Amino acid sequence: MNRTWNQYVVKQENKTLVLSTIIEQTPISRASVAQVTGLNKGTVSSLVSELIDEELVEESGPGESNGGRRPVMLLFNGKAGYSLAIDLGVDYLLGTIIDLDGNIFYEKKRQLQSTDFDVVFPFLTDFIKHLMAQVPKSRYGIIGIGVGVPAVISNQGEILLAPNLNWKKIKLKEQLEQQFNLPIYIENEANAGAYGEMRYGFEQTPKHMVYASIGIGIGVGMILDGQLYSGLNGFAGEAGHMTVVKDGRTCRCGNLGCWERYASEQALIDEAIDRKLIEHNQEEPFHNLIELADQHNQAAIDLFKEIGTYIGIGLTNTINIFNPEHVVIGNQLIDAEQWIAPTIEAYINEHTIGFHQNDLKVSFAKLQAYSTVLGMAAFTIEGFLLKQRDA
Amino acid sequence: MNRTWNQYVVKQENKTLVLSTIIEQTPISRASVAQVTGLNKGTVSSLVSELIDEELVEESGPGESNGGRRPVMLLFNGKAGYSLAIDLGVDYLLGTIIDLDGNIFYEKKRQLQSTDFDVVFPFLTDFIKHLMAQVPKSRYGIIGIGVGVPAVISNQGEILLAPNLNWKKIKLKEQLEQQFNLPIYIENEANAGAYGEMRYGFEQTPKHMVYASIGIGIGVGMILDGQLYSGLNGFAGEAGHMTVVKDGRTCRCGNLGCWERYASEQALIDEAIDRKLIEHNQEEPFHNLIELADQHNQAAIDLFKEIGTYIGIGLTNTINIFNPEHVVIGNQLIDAEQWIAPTIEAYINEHTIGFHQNDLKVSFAKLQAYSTVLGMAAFTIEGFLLKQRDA
DNA sequence: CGTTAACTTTGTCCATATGACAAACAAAGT
DNA sequence: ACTTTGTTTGTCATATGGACAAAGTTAACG
Repeated sequence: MNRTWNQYVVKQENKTLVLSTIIEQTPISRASVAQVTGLNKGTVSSLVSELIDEELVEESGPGESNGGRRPVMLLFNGKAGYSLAIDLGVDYLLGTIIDLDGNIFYEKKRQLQSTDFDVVFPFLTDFIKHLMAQVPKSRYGIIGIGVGVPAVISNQGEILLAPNLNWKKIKLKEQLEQQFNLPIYIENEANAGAYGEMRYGFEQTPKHMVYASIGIGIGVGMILDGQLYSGLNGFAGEAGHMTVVKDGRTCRCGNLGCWERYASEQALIDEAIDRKLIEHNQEEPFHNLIELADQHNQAAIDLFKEIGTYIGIGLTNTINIFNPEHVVIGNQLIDAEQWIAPTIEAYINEHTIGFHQNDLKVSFAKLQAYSTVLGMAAFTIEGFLLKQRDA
Repeated sequence: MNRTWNQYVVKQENKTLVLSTIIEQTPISRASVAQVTGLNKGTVSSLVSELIDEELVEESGPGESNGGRRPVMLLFNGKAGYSLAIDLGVDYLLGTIIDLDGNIFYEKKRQLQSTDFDVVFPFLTDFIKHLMAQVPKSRYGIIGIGVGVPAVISNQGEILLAPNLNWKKIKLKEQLEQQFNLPIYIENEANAGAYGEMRYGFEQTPKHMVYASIGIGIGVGMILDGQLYSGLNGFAGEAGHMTVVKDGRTCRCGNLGCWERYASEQALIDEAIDRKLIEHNQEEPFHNLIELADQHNQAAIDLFKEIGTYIGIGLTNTINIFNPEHVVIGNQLIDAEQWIAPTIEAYINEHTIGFHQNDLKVSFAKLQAYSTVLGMAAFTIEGFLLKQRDA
């Protein structure tokens, strides 16, 4: 059964159009909404009054006159509900409460002692209960829970494989749905980061964006035509396993010469140990390396440059394939920005095909450590607004 | 100004829904269309009668009864108009007249003696005039001209760079529009091939498909979510220039170790000359190599295997990034299918991350030499039907 | 400087048109 | 007598355009 178009759909679409206009351009008057959207003034009026009934939109005081009657300004009510967004890392949980505007209302980080799922899961549900207790009263309360995981996740929300956590085939979504009667969203950490950066990291939302999450491994989130692209089964973006060196180093994926064996935090640390820059089993090896570079240790600086070059190789490949507007680098590695950024930029400028360079911008994650949680929040918020519309 | 939804849009959308249902499932009755689309019987009836007025749909005789009144079968009228689709190669022009059903009504190939644009352009317009003379009478006549070019083409239809033709910044679309008062479509040859294969090469239209056009160079056309993805400026898909061997062979793009320096027809020929399998300046070196392999020449067979491995490397990279449903290999290299296919398949099976393999299919272009023209025809046909709808 | 009239902008209300839908109905079969 | 197909008719939801009221601004005039 295909989707048919009738008057109800028309209304739904127009209502979301009005709402998203208000969200994007808040504060805005009814008259401006009509002009921006192209809808009739009367139509806007009636849709807005419904949105006000639903407490998704509020009237603030009158605005500046434009040579006539003063407009009544409309605001999106970001406090109508809250999303719980969690970044599940290899050794930590970052939990946040985020309002509909994308503001972080509350945050808390807890360390994980084990990656064993039977230990992590109760810890996670306990953490969620803690977060739920902190959510302020509001019309819609908690609108959903989103969890970003460093894992390959199917379109159905099942964790297929999380190599760094040693998880396999875990139905996290189902399990959380059973515990909490709320909409649950599970996504790959890089995809969530990409979405977060697109939604909240730019003045002008980019149409095509590639987000490279470089941590222990490398994952890539792709925004194409303003939407997250996740492939046939939901596991696109395993760019970390593209071959950049034929017959190169073995990778845990079974392949040889994978990008993430040359350009990830893990690759950096492995090389640093090999070159005796740091000790085996040292704590915080990554930040120690940054410190070394800060202290003008040439070997450390050179190592960062090498890693930067490899990052550049992989990014250049994706740029040549995608012709994106923006390339954003996120996750752990942003802490070493000053030591790798110049190399990456130089490599890309020298090696991408000429046309790409005009409009291409390469930058580091503006949301820093919050890319993932904000992305997960955006997923839950959009799901909520869609459900709201259909009701 | 955003797109607003009103009753007119609803009608347009429903009308295209009805039409595409008829196209896809022809012959089909009004009642079945209603059931398949979910639209009301009356709605379908009135929309169909408009489509019949526009001669896009015809009634054929009565069909088989299903236990009641016999249905009137509806057919899409593929002869309501014709598209001129041209494959502009490095040394040939393949011109076709294609009806709205995607059937090739007429075809003609002409060799090009020079790649100089000032020579090619008059030759092309002359060729188009010849084709126009062969088009049969029909309600809508020639609905548009589509030209597939091995070049980087902007979203505005300008040829930015065609390395193998030695063209740069040529406004082919504008020039053809001036000569012929018809809708003109210019696209990259790989993009057109991808589109053609998606539309006419499958029983079930794939959602996500990667088409690798492997000829002198390598271009990649991507179908994501059923649509051609062309990137911010229209020049996505330059995957031929991804680095597969760090510090490898120099490429004409200025980079080192590009995929197409190892996996293209040109790479094959260069290697063959190096290994003295064929002479320099020989005619048809590619097909001579195939003949050598056919004659059990082990060196030639090994060379094909090597090239196959490199093709596998690049395809594996794209698979890991895109998680597509299908990978299709097209252009010249399909002639060597029997000598490279096993190697490519073996490499992919061994090296893509496990999840991809379940639903992934790798095949060679079913439309063979017609992928590009059929893709260009599909572009013009879809453009025509859209314009028809809006009228 | 104050007053007033003319014009503008904003937002609501109402009549109208459109197109989908449901149901009744006719036609043509099993 | 029942089923399936296709048309017709009346109803309903919703966007639209224009009229209108409310609340300003601008500029001319005394």
